[in-house]
Amino acid sequence: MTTIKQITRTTQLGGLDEREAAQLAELFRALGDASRVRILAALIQGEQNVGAIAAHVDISESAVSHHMRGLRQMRLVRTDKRGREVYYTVDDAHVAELFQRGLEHVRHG
Amino acid sequence: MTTIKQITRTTQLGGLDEREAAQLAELFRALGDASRVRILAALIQGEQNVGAIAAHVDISESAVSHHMRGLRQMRLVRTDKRGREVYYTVDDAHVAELFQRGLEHVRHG
DNA sequence: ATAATATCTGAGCATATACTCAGGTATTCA
DNA sequence: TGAATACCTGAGTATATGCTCAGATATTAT
Repeated sequence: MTTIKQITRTTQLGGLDEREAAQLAELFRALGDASRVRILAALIQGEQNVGAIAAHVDISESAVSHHMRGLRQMRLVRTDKRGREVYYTVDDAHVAELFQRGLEHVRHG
Repeated sequence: MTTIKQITRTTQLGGLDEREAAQLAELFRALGDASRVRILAALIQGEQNVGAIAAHVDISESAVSHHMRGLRQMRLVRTDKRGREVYYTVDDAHVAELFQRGLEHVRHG
């Protein structure tokens, strides 16, 4: 079955220009690392500071910090500095949606 | 130091275990390249053979072939060989959904 | 003030990636 | 058969990526 919604969506996607393709690739690339996936999965549960994230994902705080810069630049997370700690949260509901769609593919693939 | 608690907590990750995190990352990485994004955007509109894809994305047929191998392995595309041509289609409706969610983020981010 | 804590940053290194090039395989047609 | 076409493959190369390490910055505590 093909719905109007699907046709509309397909049409939009077909009209992807080069700039948007590059941006979309950049977004997916930001999600294309196991450490960052685990960081974001953790943040979906609730905000955490760098130390907590590092403990959770079991990589150094420096490595976390490097990852967070990229995620911030992609507007996937946002910061809330309280005292000397920096709390991160997912910036956007789309992140959880992307994860859900991705998991559906992975689990049914 | 890695404790049992960390391992346990890490394993849960809100329903996302380490193996799934790695698979999810692998999936997103497969989408994390502008050429592949454009290839998939083209295929969402309908099947195309390698030559047509190469012309559309403006990279060599060899480069396309290399990309298609990865996309096939990720089960993002499917092949239909007719004569000496190989027609590719997107394997899964989730691909278009992922693109749509990604675009929403990129356009509204 | 100094010390301690939390995070960030840049350099360096090992590995991964995307492409080109040359050649290989499979299929069609003269 | 042989040539032409369509696609695939492996090697090589330039660039990108993820991590560690050492140290910088910012904030809090003594």
